[in-house]
Amino acid sequence: MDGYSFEPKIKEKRWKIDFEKEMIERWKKEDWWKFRPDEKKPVFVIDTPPPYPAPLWHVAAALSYTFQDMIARSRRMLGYSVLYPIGFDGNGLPIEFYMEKYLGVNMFEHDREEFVRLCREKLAEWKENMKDIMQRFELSGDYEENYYETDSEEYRKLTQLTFKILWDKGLIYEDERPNNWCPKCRTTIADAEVEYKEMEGTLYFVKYKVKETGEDLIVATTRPELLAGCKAIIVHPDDERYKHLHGKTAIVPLYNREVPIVPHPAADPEFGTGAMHICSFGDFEDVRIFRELGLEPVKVIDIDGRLTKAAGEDLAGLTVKEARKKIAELLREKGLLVDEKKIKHRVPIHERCNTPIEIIPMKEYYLKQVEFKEEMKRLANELTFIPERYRKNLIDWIESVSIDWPISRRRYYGTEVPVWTCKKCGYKLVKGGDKYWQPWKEDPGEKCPVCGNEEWEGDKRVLDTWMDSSISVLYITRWQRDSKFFEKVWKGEKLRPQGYDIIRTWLYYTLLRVYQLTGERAFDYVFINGMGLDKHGRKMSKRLGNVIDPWDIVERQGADTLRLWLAMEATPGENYRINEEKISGVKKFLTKLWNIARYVSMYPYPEERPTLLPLDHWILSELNQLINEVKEAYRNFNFQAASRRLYSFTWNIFADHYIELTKRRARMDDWSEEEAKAAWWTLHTVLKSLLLLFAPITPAITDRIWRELYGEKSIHYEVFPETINGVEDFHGLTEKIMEFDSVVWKAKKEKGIKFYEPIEGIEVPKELEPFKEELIKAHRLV
RNA sequence: GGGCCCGUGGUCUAGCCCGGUAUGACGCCUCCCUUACGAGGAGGAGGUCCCCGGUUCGAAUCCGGGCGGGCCCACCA
Repeated sequence: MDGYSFEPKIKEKRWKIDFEKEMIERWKKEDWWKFRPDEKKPVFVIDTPPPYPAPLWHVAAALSYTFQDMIARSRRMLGYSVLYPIGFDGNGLPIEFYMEKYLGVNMFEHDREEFVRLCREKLAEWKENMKDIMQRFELSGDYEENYYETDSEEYRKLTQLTFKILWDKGLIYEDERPNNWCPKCRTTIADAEVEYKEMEGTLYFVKYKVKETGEDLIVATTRPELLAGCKAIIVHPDDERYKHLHGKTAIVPLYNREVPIVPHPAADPEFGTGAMHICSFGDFEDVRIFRELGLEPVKVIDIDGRLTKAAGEDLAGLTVKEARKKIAELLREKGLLVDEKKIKHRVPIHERCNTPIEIIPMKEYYLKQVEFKEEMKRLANELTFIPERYRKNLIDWIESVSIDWPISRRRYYGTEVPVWTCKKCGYKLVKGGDKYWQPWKEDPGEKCPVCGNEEWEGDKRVLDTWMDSSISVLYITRWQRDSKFFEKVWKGEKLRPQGYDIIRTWLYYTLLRVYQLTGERAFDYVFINGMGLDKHGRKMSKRLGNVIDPWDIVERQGADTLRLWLAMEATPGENYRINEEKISGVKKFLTKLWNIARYVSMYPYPEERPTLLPLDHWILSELNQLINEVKEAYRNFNFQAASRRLYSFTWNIFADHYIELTKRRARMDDWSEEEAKAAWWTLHTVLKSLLLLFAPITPAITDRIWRELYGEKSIHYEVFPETINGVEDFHGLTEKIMEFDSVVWKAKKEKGIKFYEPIEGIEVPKELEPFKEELIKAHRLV
């Protein structure tokens, strides 16, 4: 063997999870993941969802972020400069809820300054922990120069600037109108934050009297506690039962108020008794009819979800639930409750806290959105959705928008509404852009431009958190902050990865806001990931006890394994089940890849390309095919196709056939050194390409092998390989070769001959003529 | 009430747009301790392609209806 020892350069017999951790530490010191705009390269922007900090990150969330990472890595290797910032969204209710529970206080009874400070401290702690998990999952985002927090001064300053710009454009206005109100959070919320939940309820049949005729009129309602707010009774115009009552007067039980009986198509003759009372406010139908009939609403429920004095002494101060029980008793005592039926109905709840919402008129700021519906639909149609079917989801939501977006919230931990009202003349002073303003504790430091007064009432409210997060793409591209950077980056391709659950909020609001601020479409692509479920297809929840700790699973399985499993298993937009048995199965592949590299590492990599033999041409033509297909799959964000194709090529073609067939040649058994070199060169060329193609999916193992064999620097500085030139195309013969190998191996097995021993009586088929010599020597056919 | 998506061996999945009785993986069974890998190799069993009907020489694939699962929208008081 003339001076060749064939000792594997890779010593370890298998891939270890510890190697992964070493690699992560090395990456932290490098800069391949940094955004370095380069004139020659196209820019690709990934507007990653800034996660809400939490003590323990949900494993399914961590996995959906690895999809984004695969996008970032594959785009880099396709030759883009990729802006992939890591951010956190700390604004909003969850931290406030947490802090209330932690301190055992009601937020509104606590010092605002201190409360906000405590929230900020706790969030900072969680953010650090989450950054660690992100890095452990090998997310190659920018944790430094382009890192951001939506609750930072810098970010909130930008949010306030957008408020000012839109205010000046006349797109934001203040108005008092009935709105969704969460009594628990004591704030107005938008339609997008309302969910409907099927709940058991009671349908009460309440007896009204008709003033003119003295007859009873029975009305069915699920909300008897709103009786004090009843201002009309409607019946369907064609309902024969009630035609004689049109224009007559009903008397509200208990309250003895007179209300008109009006024919109106909104009443469904099939439901209850066909007569429906209109109260302020049971639902938005009530609101509409109040407006239509010019009725004056009564405020029956206050901001804490308790009944007001208007409801009478017996009910005032009670919660809605208590009041409902109480009024039912009162009605029952007086014989005014004719019947009660259990029904299932859909109740609107606040998605953040599951509290049934009330409809209460409050003065709030609104952002115009109704008049943008057509434009929004146009933008929705211009986007590329992955997968396509979610476009409809967005369009459905846009079509359902019927009122403007209430954007002010009566909470503490959020971006302050940057408005002061002149105490003398009522002028609204709006600031923004110069600094981060906190009107609840700060003076604007200027005189009223209208009346010259210096006394201001600072607004105490904050903005809906979606007002912040809907400009993330503008923030990361440094709009209004660094025009040179913005110009360069904004014209690049932009992608929004996210879950389908926030299409109507984050995606919709972003399109709306970016359009209002810049006149442009926020993105080119929307990539929708599915949700991770447990192995039985159920959502993970504390209640079911099926929550997987991300640290736990990543330490047990390794991030590369999880990533490869995810790529192979999960279809974009479809939910997937996290099944550890399957994950362990995928783990074997990494061992296989490692050992292929270990085997190849026994041979030197000739610098010059030697004269290749037919089997070398064959595997290289298969490789060329693979390179084209995998790059195309990456271009289409199809990680499933990319990973599966790579997996099967590596294992079923390269390892099982090419390597087996060239083992004797590589060791120069029956072959010359020149011919061996051809095999060495081919082995390395294929391995090198495989490492590059696998790098976005399994970044650690590929980088480790790469550095041991091919370079000082990380594989992640590289781009995907080009196809190999000067290769005779034999890829059509792959099936034949594999079949022939099987025949030989089977025959040897049947005769009890070892694979490396000679066998008699097998002919190489005609189609495989080009490979005849190699096949004969490889299988030792005599 | 309206709309959308999904339903392929134990589990997951390709194919469906452009019809010819099914792809791959995990798991399972049998055999083989062969010089990169026993976390290996060779071979094998296992499927009414949710159901019913239609179109067709022929349907997982096209059409109609149903069942099951998921999602979105809508005021059922």
